[in-house]
Formats: sequence, C-alpha cells, structure tokens
Amino acid sequence: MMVRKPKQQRAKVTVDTIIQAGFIAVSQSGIHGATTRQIAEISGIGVGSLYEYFENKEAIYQAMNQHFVNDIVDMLRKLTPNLVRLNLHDVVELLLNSFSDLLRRDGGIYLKYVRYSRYSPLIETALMEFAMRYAMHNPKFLRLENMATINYICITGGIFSVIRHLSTPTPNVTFDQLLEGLSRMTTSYFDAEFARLDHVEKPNL
Amino acid sequence: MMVRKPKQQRAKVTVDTIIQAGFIAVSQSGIHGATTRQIAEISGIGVGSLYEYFENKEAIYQAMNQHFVNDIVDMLRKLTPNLVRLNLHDVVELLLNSFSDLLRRDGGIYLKYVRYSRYSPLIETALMEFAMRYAMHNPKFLRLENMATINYICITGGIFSVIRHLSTPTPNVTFDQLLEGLSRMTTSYFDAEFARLDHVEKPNL
Amino acid sequence: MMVRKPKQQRAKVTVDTIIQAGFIAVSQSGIHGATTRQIAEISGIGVGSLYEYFENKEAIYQAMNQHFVNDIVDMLRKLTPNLVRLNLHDVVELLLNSFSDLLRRDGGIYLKYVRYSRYSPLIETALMEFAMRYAMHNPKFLRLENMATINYICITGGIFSVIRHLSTPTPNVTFDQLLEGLSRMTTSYFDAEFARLDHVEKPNL
Amino acid sequence: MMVRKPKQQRAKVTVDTIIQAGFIAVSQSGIHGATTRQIAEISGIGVGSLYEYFENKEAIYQAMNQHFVNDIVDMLRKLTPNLVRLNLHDVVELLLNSFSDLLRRDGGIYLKYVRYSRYSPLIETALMEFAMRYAMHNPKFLRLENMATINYICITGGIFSVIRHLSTPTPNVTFDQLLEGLSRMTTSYFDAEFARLDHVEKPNL
DNA sequence: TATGAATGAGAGTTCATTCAT
DNA sequence: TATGAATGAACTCTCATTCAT
Repeated sequence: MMVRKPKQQRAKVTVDTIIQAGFIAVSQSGIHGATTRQIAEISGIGVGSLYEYFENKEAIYQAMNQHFVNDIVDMLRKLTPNLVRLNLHDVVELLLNSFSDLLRRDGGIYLKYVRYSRYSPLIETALMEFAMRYAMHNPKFLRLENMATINYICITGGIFSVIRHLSTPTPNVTFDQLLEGLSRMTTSYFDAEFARLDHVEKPNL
Repeated sequence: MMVRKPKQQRAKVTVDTIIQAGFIAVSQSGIHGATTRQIAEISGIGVGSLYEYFENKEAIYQAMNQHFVNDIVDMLRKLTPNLVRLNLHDVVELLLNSFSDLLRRDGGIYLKYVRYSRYSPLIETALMEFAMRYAMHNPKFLRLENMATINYICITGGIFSVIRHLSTPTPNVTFDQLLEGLSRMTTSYFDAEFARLDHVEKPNL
Repeated sequence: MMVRKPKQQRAKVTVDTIIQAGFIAVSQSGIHGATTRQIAEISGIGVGSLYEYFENKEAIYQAMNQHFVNDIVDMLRKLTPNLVRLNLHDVVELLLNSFSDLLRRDGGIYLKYVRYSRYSPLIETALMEFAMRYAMHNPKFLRLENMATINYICITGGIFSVIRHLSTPTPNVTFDQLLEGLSRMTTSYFDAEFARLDHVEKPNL
Repeated sequence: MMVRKPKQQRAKVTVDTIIQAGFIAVSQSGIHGATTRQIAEISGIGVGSLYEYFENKEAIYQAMNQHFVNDIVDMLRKLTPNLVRLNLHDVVELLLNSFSDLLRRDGGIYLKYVRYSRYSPLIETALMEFAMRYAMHNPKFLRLENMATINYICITGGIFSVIRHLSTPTPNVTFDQLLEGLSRMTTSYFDAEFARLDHVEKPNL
C-alpha cells in the first residue's frame, strides 16, 4: 500500500531504510513499544516523511513482514540447487543452520521481530515447493502419500524449535545438539514411513 | 499483585470474571489492542473496580497467564496416572488431544491468547516432570542419554504444531492426520535412538 | 456542614478521631496527596463512615481548620492573664514560644498542615482582642493611634517568621536568635513609635 | 526539563505562552485544581503540544517558579544601584513597592500563584546579596554581628506582610500605612541594634 | 519533496462519593 | 449505625497522523 511508487533509486533506498529502521525499532521496543517517531529517528528522516512512503504504521509492519518473508524465500531459492543433492540429514542441518544465520544477522533484529510476526503462508508455500523439488530429485519420496502431514510436522517442528531455542537466554540443550536431534528426528520419521510403506506394499514377503 | 485479597466468595468470583474477560478481550483485540475499559465492560463492572482487584493492567495479564499455566499443569497432573501406563504413540495422542481440548474450550479464548503468551517455564517444568515419571514407569527410557534434546524436540514440535494447526482457518492436513503423524514421528524418533543405543552398546554382536 | 449533630459522646470522639487522622494524612501526603481512604484508614474506620460525620472531604478540611484555629485561640485565652502582666519583650517571647510548641506537638502535624492552611481571620480577631486587653493593662499603648498598623506588622512578621523557620530544614539562624530578634524588633518598633509620639506632642521641650 | 529546546523564536513564544497560561490556570483553580487541559486551553494549543515543550505537568510548574524567581531577582538587580544610595527607610519603601507592583501586574496572577509557591532559596540568596552590597556602601552596617537574624526578620516580615496584605480583600490597614509601618519598623530595629552596639562598645562613657 | 510542530482521541489510572448489606 | 465494594468522571500522558511551511 505504498502511497507513491518508488520509481527513483533514491526513493527505493529510503523505503528500505525505513523498513530496516522498523526492524531495529521493534527489536528495541517490541512490536507495540515501537513508535513512528522512533522509526523516523532511526531512519534519519522526519516523521512526516514516513507518510510519504507508507500509508500508515501498519503498512510499515506489512512491508517488514514482506521483507522478512522475501529474505527467507530467497535464501531457500539460492540453497535449493545444493540441497536437492544432499541426503535428508544434511538437508535439515543446512536448512536450519541457514535459517538460524538469517535470524541472527544484523544483531538479531529478525529474531526479535519473528516473535511478533505471524507465520506466513508464503514461507509455507516456498517450503512446500522446495519439498516437491527435492522429491523430484529423490523420487522415492514420491511414494509417500502422507507427505503433506510429514512435511507439516517436520517443517513446523524444525522452525519453531530453532526460533524458540534462539530466543531462550540459557537453553539447556546446545544448538548443535538441537540440530543433530532434528536431523535424526526427520530421518528416522521418514525411514519409519518408508518402512511402513514397504510393509503395506509387500505384506507377504 | 492483587491489591485486595479476595477473601470472600463474591470477590473471588469477580477476580475470575475479570480474568475471563481479559481472555475474551485479548482474543477480540489482541494483547495490546485490549483496553482496561474493554475488560471492565466485558466483566460487567466499572473501570475503577478493576483496580480494586488488580494493581494495574499488567497484573491482569499476569493473572491470566498464571491461570492458563495452571490449567495446563492441572490437566497434565490429572492425566499422568493414565499416561504412564500407555505406550508412546498413545501418550502423544492423548496428551495433544487434551491440550487441543483445553485450547478450544470456551470458544477458543485460550487459543487466541496463546499467540501472545510467552511459553512458560512452568509448563516446561511440568512436562519435564511428566517425562521423568514416564521414564520411571518405563525404565528403558532411562538409558537414553540425550533425553533432554529428544524431549525438547518432541515437546516443542508437538505443542507448536497443534497450536499452529488450530490457529489455521483451513489447514490442508486434518487434525487427526496431524496427531497420527506426531505420534509416529515421536515413536520412530525414539525407536531410532534406541536402535542407535543398541548399536553403540553392542557393536560387535 | 455536619450531616448529623454528634450528640452522643461516641460520635464526638469519632469526629475528633477523623480530624486528627486528617492532620496526620495531610502531614504525610500533603493537602492534595491525602485521600479519604487514607484518612479512614488512619482513623480506623471505614470510608463510608467518614460520610456519616462529614458531608464531604472539604468539610473535613474545614473542620480541621476550625480545630486548628480553636487550639490557637484557646492557647491565647489561657495565656492572656499572664501575658498582660509582662513587658513587651517577654510577651513576644512567651507568645511565640507557645505558638511554636503548638505547631510542633504530636510530631509536628500542625506545622505540616499550616503550610496549606489559609491564615484565618479568627486568629486575627483573637490577637487583636488580646492586644486590646494588653493595652488596657498598659494604658500608654492606648495613646498610639497607628496601633492597627503596628499590630499588623508585628503579628504577621512574628507568625510567619516562626512558621518559616520551623519549616526550614537547616535554618542559618537558631530559633532562640529568631525569638530574641523578634522581641527586640517589637520593642524597638514600639519604643520608636512612643518617641515619635512624644516628639509630636511636646515639640518644644 | 524541556523536551525540546526552543531554538526558534516561534517555539520560545509558545513556551512563554504555556507558562503564562500556567499562572492564569493556577490563579483560577489553585495549584492542584489546575489541569493540563485547562493550561492547554488557555494557551490556545492542544494538550499534546504541552508535552512537546514540557516533560510533564510538574515541569511546567517548575518553569513557572523559575520564571517568577527570575522576575524577582531581575527586579532586585535593576534596583540595586539606586537602592544602595538610599537610606533604610526609603530602601524598604522602594523595595516593597516594586515587589507589590510585580505581584499585581498582569491581573495579579503572580499574587495568586505566590500562595502556592515555595519561598525560593534563590530569592533568599538574591536578597542576601543585596544586603551585602548595601552594607558595603554603608559600612556602619558591617559592625552588626547579628545581621543574619535582623535580615531574616525584616525580609520575612516585609515579604509576608505585603503578600498577605495584597491577598486580603478588605484589609483594615491601607497599603501606604503598611509600607510606612514596615519602613519605621526596620529603621527603628536597626537603630536599636546600633544603640545596643554603642552601649556595649563604650560601656563606661 | 521533506519536514516536524501541532493535534486530539484515547490510553491507563485515581479517588471522592454512593449504597446495598 | 457502619461498612467497603463498586463506581465513573476526570486526571495525566502518549502517539499515529496531519498539514503549513
């Protein structure tokens, strides 16, 4: 809901500056502690100028969410060519490590933000898309009929475990332990589903 | 916290009414959209009366959280005697079904609320306590050294998957599928860890 | 002002208790920091009961002022027989010492109160009345035609100097110095007026 | 104190307007009857704007007091060169006349205000400084050892008598009578102290 | 285009007063 | 008679939004 399309380069830069400032403000003061004044100050522009680029505060938050989702989707896109060649264990590890890096970059502004953000369906879509690509490179996965459920569980479980872990000041499990655990969980889950498949398909062998 | 101790039955009821109104208000307007006036209105009392029972708005939110956590912990306590006698698959199923029921009761006010609440360490503690009791009834679990990590993953994964599912208007996986999936995930994960344990302990057999 | 005439002894006692509590509350919280709740609490009675004896908060303050003024006037009445026999220097000293004692009794609740109270015309009247009595015992004062002005200055100056001094945490003049000063000021002022009188009456002597 | 430094002329004017409105509000409703809305209304600005210039209501009151004290001190500074050349009688007269003018200007808003203001130590300091300058121009005063006490009495007595007189609707002494009285009181007091000094210094002459 | 002073609705909170018990 | 829970008007203060410059 941009008031004015930022055709010029300068305008585009300003918009990005505001969005970045938004993340910083939210990470400093929480999503409802952050004020437009604060965002303007961090941006280095006047409060009034905020409204040249965004209709209102909510629009800034929407743009922030967009930005966040785009970053995740981009990351996923760039990773995909490598990921499809890896086994499940390494996929989970690389994926969650990358996700963790994303959340912690720039002083962890995304991490603070993510607690307030709604889990976007766009991320869902992107992950599903990736899962399809992976299955196409590793056709045995296509045999699983309950892929949707398995994905749902592994993706949700993986993402929230990582977010919660990074948000906990003194977790009693290390991040490496968590990652190894999630990798094992995923592989064993899939293995079990494959085994069940075999058992069903070839019951009398 | 409480300005006045609700000694009388009447006062106790009023306090509960306010807390309930708090959940309704939050579910209607979000945690920072909810106002003291709104809570008072829903409670059917005057604004001033709110402050007869609570020091400030924050104290209401704290009492709400307390209430929520107590409900979960109570549920867990009551379930424990039955749960310890069940196999892992059924434990997960019963636990998450009960959790789901809790979140959806009273028109799902807990479900709306839970998005804004912080995952309480008291819930964590209660779940860990349960895990210990279960392991004592099923001693083979005591052999697993990485119980902490496994618990972390299964608990976080289970809870957040259920919350997210209940919060999604039109999920593309049914709740029963989710539950069956989480049960399988948990059992297969534990089985894999046991297998790994056997492999390590008896490498040359 | 009183809602109900306190005919019974018990009621009279309660009224006094409330007034005392009022002074304590004001000395603790200032005149607009003091609340009806606070006064009720200090009185040891319920808030509602306050309104059995006083129409509203303002009425309590009025009664307090009345009480304060009465105490001063009573003090003055009791002192008068002795005072009229003393010379001016000792009159000032005894008067202000007694006034100071009154302000400081009961932990100085009157002293805190007096900062907020309005200088009552009743005190004025009482002091004027005393001045008249003194003049009748010491007829030479009757010759002064500008007695009103002199009284005004000496009384105002004396009272406010003492109040201000008692209210100053670390005054750079001792109370005894102040009293001696005020006594001298008064005597010298009167002496000068008498001298002026003589000079006018007997210009050529 | 000030949230924003009034660099621009416009802002400076607004700050002054608010302070003036504060005096008017206090003179209308008393210091705790005056509200931020009232001050804003009198200023002709919005409530929010108040907080652009002052951190809170208390800050406005502090600025008001500052303003008042500054006006008195300025008056005293400007008067000093003339005052030091006058005799005591005329000093008192000019000083108190000027003080009276200050209190009564702008419809007497200072006069109403002064009842609620605390007697500032800055005024004290300024008066003491003046007393020193006067003594240096009139060295005989330096011989008095109890100058502190005498000043205390004459200053307090003078100031409070004038304030009280101006605040009394129908005083039974005219202002001119009061001023003449205070002048005589001061001169006779000082004369008496000088006489005492001579008597002590030259006892056997 | 960019600004930030000005705005005022609305937030949380207080407290003199009432009235059912 | 005595109570204190309940009340709501009114307080101080905030902040998203506007608009004259």
